[in-house]
Amino acid sequence: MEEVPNKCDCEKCDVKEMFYKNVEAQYIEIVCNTKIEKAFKKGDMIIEEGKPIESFIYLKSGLVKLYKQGEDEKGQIIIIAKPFDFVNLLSVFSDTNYNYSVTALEDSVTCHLDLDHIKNMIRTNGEFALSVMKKISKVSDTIILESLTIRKKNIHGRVAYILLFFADQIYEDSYFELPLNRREIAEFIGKTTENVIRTLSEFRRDGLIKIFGKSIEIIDKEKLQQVSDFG
Amino acid sequence: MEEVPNKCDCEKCDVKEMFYKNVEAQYIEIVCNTKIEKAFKKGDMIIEEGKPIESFIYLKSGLVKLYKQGEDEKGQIIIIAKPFDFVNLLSVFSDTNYNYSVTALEDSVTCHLDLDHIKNMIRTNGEFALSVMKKISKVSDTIILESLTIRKKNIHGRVAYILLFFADQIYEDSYFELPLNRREIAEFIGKTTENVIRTLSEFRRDGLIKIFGKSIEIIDKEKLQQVSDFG
DNA sequence: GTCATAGTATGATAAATATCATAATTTTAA
DNA sequence: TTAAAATTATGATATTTATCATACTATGAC
Repeated sequence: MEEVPNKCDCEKCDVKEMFYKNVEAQYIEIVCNTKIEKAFKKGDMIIEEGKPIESFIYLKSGLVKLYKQGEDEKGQIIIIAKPFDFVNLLSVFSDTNYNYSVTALEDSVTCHLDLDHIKNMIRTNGEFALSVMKKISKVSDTIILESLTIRKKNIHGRVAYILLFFADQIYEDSYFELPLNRREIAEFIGKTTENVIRTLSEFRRDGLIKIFGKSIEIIDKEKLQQVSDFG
Repeated sequence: MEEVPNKCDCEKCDVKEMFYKNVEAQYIEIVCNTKIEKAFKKGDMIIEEGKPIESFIYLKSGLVKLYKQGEDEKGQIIIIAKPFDFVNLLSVFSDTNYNYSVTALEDSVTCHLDLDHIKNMIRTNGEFALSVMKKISKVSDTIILESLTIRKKNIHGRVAYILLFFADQIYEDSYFELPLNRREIAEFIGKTTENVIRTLSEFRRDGLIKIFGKSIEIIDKEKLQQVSDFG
């Protein structure tokens, strides 16, 4: 992890947008001056379960996974977050310590804002407060509804869903490199690693996808969508 | 459903507490005067999926289930909410329509506050905004973490978990009447009705519980806890 | 009360998924 | 570069869970 020179230039930053719409210039100045950007390499841990929540973290670039590490064995992936999704929204306002971990799936840059400053801005700026609330609400909704969607599918449906998730929502390309290994996909969809691998092999045999190691090419998207919808 | 005379006397009401701590008397007055209380009978639908979100609803007494109705078949219960948990926090600030339904599991009274008033109060009162945010964050966290907890258990663990959930968190008694039928328990834990019934029968055979129709008595709580923890 | 309906219950069987074993391949580290 | 470790892969088998069939029981409508 490496600290990056400090400048508020995140073009598409939701936080900044909230700021500019709602917050006076002097506050933006304060937040800007105390903000820290950090660069993480693929595989680096950004947030560790149990550690105190000290800042308001925002993903600027890259891709991360939020997950809960099981006592002994395998973890559970809660969500894959891409830039401009908040990273640590879940417990920021309700808890003092993280109850999940966050790790970079690709090289990532995060933006760390002082939590007390953010809280002060919420206190003093109602529109900003509503914006943040909307964002929290949206993120939670997404996690809960996505989880329900996945849970009602069988393994074929779940694997198809994940492939389409990466193709449509993350990479916007029918050819992409999986940011998760097979075990992590299993942890995301709640099935075993072997059965994820088996299902991918079946999809390949059936001509739905091509597999080149970690890279996937979706060949028959319509059929894959059907498997996702009805599986 | 029946409207109840309007008075702000909800003794343990979190919202009121937020108000009194943070909001000037004249605002409380406004909210009080526009608030509507509604009484629902067991089985009544309180919120219907797809309908517009128009108010900020709070559960005053009773017990409700939040659930998603599947297209054709069985639904999925998201959470069982008891008094002083918010009812419609999930999408209030991020969506215009409900994406889940809420039904009374026991006779229940809800408190409906005008959503625009609440938003105005959030705009004009920072401490109140932070309180609401904390509450939203807490509710979402609970749903997400509980869902992860359930998902990693097998059917024995899940049924044991649910029984202990009602005994410990809802009724605080080892003897209680289940507010859900077997099908609904199945919809909550994501298993089939038959297997829920079978598992309950096994628990009875093993002397963990006694079953009297919808009533359950937990006999060997320690063992049931073990099943929940390791199952 | 009686009938229809929903809910509870249990067994038999089928299907889905997990587990165990083993090997090939890829990645990592010395 | 090479050995060790992790990942991917596949088969065989065991286990779990779902599905189907069939009663029995409780509940509500008439």
